[in-house]
Amino acid sequence: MSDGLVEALHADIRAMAIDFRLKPGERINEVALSKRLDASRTPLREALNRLVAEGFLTFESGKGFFCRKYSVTEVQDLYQLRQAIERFAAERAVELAADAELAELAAFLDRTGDPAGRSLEDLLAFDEHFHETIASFSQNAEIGRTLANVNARIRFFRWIDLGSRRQRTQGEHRAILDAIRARDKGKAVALVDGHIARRRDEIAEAVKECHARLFVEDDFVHPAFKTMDQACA
Amino acid sequence: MSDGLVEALHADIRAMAIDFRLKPGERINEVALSKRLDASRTPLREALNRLVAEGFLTFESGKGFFCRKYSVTEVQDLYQLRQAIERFAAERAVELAADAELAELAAFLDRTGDPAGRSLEDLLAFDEHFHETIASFSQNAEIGRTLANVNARIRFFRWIDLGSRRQRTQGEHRAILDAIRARDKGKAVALVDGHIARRRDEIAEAVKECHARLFVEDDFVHPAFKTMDQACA
DNA sequence: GTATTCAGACCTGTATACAGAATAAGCCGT
DNA sequence: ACGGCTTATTCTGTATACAGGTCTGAATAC
Repeated sequence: MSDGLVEALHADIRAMAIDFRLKPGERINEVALSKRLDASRTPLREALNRLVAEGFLTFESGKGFFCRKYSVTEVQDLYQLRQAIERFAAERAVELAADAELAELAAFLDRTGDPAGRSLEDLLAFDEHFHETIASFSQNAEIGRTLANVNARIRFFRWIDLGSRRQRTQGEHRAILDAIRARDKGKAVALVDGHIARRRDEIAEAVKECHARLFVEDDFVHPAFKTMDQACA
Repeated sequence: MSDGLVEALHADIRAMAIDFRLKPGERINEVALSKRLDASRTPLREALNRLVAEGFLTFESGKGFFCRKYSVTEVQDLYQLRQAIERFAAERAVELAADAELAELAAFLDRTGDPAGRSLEDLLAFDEHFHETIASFSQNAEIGRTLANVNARIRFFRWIDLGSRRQRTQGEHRAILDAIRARDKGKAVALVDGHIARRRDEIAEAVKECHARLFVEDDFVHPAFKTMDQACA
């Protein structure tokens, strides 16, 4: 019996939902997708059901599965949830992170800080790694799990957003880390807040741009998002 | 074609996981459960997969589905995640909640405040309703969805915990609401923090008591948790 | 030209069958 | 009596079949 087929399908389809190879609102044809992924509909549907529970897809009884459509409000909701979680994580990091761990993260920023010559995909991987490392300092698996889920769901919008923030990002990360190293809880939280919060019009712009790329641009190549280890190379 | 069978199964099994009719760590026999719920294994497994993604169950390839086992740390993690979310929601409620909405919530507290003669299940429903109403003031669906999930997963422990907090709860709720009505953000957040935070030994006590009820007490009757409308009656 | 209806194709929802792994039971040797 | 091995049983993982919705599109009426 093949080991972990549902998990593999889940990972594949999740990636497709994240980079919108499955277009927002698009219906998923189970037979076609199962052929493409070389499995039958039974494990495929199990994976799809997981993705519904995780918020990547929607399901309508009798109609089937659809890639989730994101309104400006929904993207904003996710940014805010991220803000709520990271605020808490920053506070906990101030209390719990070891000096050595923080020094290592500082070295990481030194290593990856210069945005020159980096692809957006690399920069995004570095960015998420920074934030998820801080989240890991909270020593709370649920915080990490939830943050990873939220980050994945807004990854495409952040990828667009990052274009106009390349310069600011590094400095802000450095400032956040310095505040944590100085064990200054209030400052750390305030900096995280300022770093993550987006005005509604900024989000609206990203969503508009997203739609333009996906539905107007006719030869759009989907970004190849990377995990940290893939980006290091 | 019956409409929404997977959703129905999901709701049923979710309820079983919440009140631990499925014991922590227990393996789920798919054939037996599918007979009991009068469906075949296919939709049953789809529902189980959703519950895995939501954190109620675990899955081991080749072994099957298991009800999730909660360590003290894991319960604490969930309490903290709840704290992170409710802090944020309280801030937003201060900014966004209409006076009329807040007055209505105050009336609710008046109506349900006296713990005398109420079952623990009713009090817990009232309690969650209060918190989820405040979360709804944040006008953020993801906040609401995530909070509902976290609350469900720690419901059993809160049910145990509530026994020793009957008296404090009402007053603390009242104070939180007053702070929001006074549009005092700092005070509201501080009060929410104090209301939700638990010391590790308090959580350890609840987990211990939970195990005692489930595995030692031989004729334990599982609580019949209620939604708000069921509790009103 | 536009709206409507009906037929056909397509697709989903669920049950069931079957292969193979995991677990339990039985047996034997010590 | 107890531990290890072998066998039998149980249960999971996946494919497939089929019943009934749902959607598409052509033909018809206006």
